Amino acid sequence: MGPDRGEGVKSGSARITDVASRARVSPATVSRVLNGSGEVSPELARRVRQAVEELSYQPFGPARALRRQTTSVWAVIVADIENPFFTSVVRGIEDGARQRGYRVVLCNSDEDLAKESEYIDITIAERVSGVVIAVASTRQSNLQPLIDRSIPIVAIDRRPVGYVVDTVLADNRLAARQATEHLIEAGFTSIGCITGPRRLSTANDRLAGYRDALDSAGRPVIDEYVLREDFREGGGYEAVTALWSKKRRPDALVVANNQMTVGALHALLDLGVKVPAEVGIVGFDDSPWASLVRPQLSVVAQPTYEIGQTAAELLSTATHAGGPRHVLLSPKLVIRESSLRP
Amino acid sequence: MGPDRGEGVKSGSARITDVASRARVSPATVSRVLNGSGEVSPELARRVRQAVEELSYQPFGPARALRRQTTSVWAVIVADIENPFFTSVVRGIEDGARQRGYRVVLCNSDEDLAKESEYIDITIAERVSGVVIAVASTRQSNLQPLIDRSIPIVAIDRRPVGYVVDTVLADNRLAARQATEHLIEAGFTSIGCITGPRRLSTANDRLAGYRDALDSAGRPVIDEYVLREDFREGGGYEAVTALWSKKRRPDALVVANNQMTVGALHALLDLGVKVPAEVGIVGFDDSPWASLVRPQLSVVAQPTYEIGQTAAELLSTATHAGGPRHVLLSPKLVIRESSLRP
DNA sequence: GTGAAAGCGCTAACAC
DNA sequence: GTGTTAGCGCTTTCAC
Repeated sequence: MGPDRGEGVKSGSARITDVASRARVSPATVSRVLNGSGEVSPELARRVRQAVEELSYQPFGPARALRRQTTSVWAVIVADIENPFFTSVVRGIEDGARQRGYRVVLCNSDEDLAKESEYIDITIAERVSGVVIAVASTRQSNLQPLIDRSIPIVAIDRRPVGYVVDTVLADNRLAARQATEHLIEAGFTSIGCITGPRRLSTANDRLAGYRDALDSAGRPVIDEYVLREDFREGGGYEAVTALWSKKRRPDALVVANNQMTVGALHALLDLGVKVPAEVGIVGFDDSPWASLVRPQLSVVAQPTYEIGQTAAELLSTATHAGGPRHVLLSPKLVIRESSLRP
Repeated sequence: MGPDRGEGVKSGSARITDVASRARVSPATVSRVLNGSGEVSPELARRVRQAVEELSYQPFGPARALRRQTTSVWAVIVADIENPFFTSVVRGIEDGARQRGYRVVLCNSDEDLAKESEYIDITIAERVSGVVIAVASTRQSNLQPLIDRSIPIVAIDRRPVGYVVDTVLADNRLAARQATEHLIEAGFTSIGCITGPRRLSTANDRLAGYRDALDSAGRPVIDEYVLREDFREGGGYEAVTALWSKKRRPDALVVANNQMTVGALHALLDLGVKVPAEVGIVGFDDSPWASLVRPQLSVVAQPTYEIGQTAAELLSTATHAGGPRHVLLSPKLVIRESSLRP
């Protein structure tokens, strides 16, 4: 009798040779049928498909990757998987990838350069055929290992400095400018800005847009009204607390990140500062609850899903010819109550 | 000269034989050093490590997986990556996995049985060594392919029916019961429940808990106050709209899902129904903005991160001996304003 | 303690 | 059209 290798039994995993012998063909023919490479007679193809079915055969990924020296997998490395901005972008990437026959594995660098670097190594070791990345740091993230190995890269949300890579992001500078101009038009006179750390282009671009608006309006930028904190809820809380610990305070704020906006609102609530009566607010990124808070929150929305889709498109058409492509998508100002003087 | 195979150059990828020849040892020795298998003399080990460094060598994952017939990767299949509940759970799994030397790849089934099945197939093809899954359907999700291949499974949040697998979830029945009892104590007299589709144990368990509370209090369950909708924002909106299209309306609601809660609040806003004066609300899952909305939202919070960590622990200690392990974690009622009679 | 050699499952080059 | 065969990069006997 000998050991049962699992013919007809659903346990264990069939190999291509099992399928071949059951279909009375060679492994090569099985491979041809499964991959649509080369012509195979209908009869043999039928037998192969039947055997595949009967054995519930699935090609063994690693063996295939070893032979082909590549995979149809993309890695998506995001800085914070708990940030709804990124999860929405990921949805866009995912849908774009599926349409093009790629699978996506998602990695969370947690805004940590070490973790990021680890994931980049894994990405290389696994021979993924492309990487979409929101870098942990505009200047310090190390993309060189990917570039050395010619793995196509699309950077999203944050612009890596010193690398020639495709990028897809919202026009952050314009977004912050629009937010600030709106507050100026609404009649606020001393507008502050809470932005993120210097290591993130997003934070810097938004700060620049804020300055643009003040400059154009002939308003001075008051340094003590410009704060940098972590792009986290706590950062927004800290910033407002610091601002209100002083005598001179702004009468409006541009908060350059969604999670910071939540923190800022909490701090204002705790301090008993009325929005928008005492301070006007424009936040970043729209969310389902923005119109549920009181006052309803005005925001600059980014086209998250579209950023993801565009990234997928760029990655699928990556080439070494031509310069890098930079896509800048338009933000949208959503005016609600928090930015309107009563 | 011949073609440069990349000695010292950072392009291309070095193989184990490159490292071996540079270190003047055999591939076997390199492998032993890298994997800590077998004893290697300090001198050779040093040479190997130096060569690895110089060539920035990284073992090729697929080759290793082919040889070993397994990987140190877990797949996490969640039903909705845009739901903060799941992303928070994922963080817990991820941290637990890293501590134990596993990597995690995240897949989003999008509440879709076909996508889920596709990801399960991939999971098998890639020989991941474990799966954490929030099934798309309690009864219809097909875990058999994983079980046939003896791949350890931990189900989270939703209990698959008909499979012997470890599970980790919040005590949903108790959670809903607590929410309902709280509303009863707060003086509400006709309490409705908006829950999810029958295919999700989570929806059914929460409905059961709601009924438990009414039964214990000697209150009748009014069928027309019990609605099932999709566990999405739109579902909550629809449910409230339907409820308020009738003459007889509840004076309080238990909304059995976070996203539905947002939708329900929007609908009440649109209808001009005052919370909690006209209707009391308890939602599910806490969130950073719950205390920012007006009135502040009362919720039953689930220990999300802990669910993830526990799942990682179970997966890492999975064994075929002993029955399945079922971990039920305690929910926590967070009382704010939306559930208190004015 | 170290190296030689076989072989994991698959695909592609080549022979028929 | 189809089969035979070599070999992808690694780990693991086995022999020394």
